[in-house]
Amino acid sequence: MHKYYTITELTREFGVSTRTLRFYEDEGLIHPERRGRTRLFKASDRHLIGEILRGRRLGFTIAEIREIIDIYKGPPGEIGQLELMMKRVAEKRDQLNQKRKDIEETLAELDNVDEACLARLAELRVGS
Amino acid sequence: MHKYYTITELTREFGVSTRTLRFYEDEGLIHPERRGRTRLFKASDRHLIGEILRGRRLGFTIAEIREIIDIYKGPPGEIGQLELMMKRVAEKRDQLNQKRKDIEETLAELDNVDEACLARLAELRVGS
DNA sequence: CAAAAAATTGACTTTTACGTAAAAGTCATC
DNA sequence: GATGACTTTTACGTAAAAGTCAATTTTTTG
Repeated sequence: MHKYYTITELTREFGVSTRTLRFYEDEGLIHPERRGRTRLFKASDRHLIGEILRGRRLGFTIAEIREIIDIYKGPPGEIGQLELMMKRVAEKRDQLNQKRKDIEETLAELDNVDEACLARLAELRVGS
Repeated sequence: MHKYYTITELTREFGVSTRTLRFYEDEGLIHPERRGRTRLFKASDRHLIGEILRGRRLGFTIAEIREIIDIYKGPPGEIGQLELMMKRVAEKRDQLNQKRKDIEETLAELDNVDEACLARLAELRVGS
């Protein structure tokens, strides 16, 4: 039930260094438990690391990733806070939609390049 | 026909500094013409800057952006080169598909947060 | 054509996101 | 109790991607 992960288990799983995970802790993104000085990572920590690295792949900065994590932490109780949070969600959604659009456009251009390559190859094989 | 853009026109349009555009030139990503020492940007330069910044938004490094730009430069003549290029296109496509997946997942989670907020708001308004 | 506005280069600085090295503690196992 | 694998903290280092500043041109315009 209470399976803990060691830091190196997680570095191997995610392909990052121990320095990276300690850095994320310094930055307050994760809060592994301690037994003495040794860090003990739970399933929830592991899951959070996955989300951090997902944000990293998308080119978000640590500060932006922190914002996203704060959002995940669940809705607050007060109306004003709830409205603020929904505004922040909307902002992140906009950013992500922009990125998605960027991706679609880039993929479309790569498709063109690919086709051009194939066409040129066909020409060459027939013997131009 | 031969409308040139000045550097500041482009910085305003794209929301970047002159230093950034000069940096991209130093890095060999763009090659604006010169009249004396002054840079003259053509429509094609402007278009290229758009692609560079698109790559930047996606979290690609300058080196990766350079790779993509090189790809856009059109297919080479030789068969070996063509096959190499298609391999590179496939790699970039994989990266972009991963990013797209990351985006979908993050958007889905934001949707959940949003719903939770709405639900909580409804509760509060009814008077919990 | 003189003054103001814009552009240039070069050097130095900053921020982000870790890398790396030193020096020592922890723990299982032989 | 020695070995070896793993972990810790502290602290300095670094690469990427610009930002900032100063000292000139260059261009524009009144």
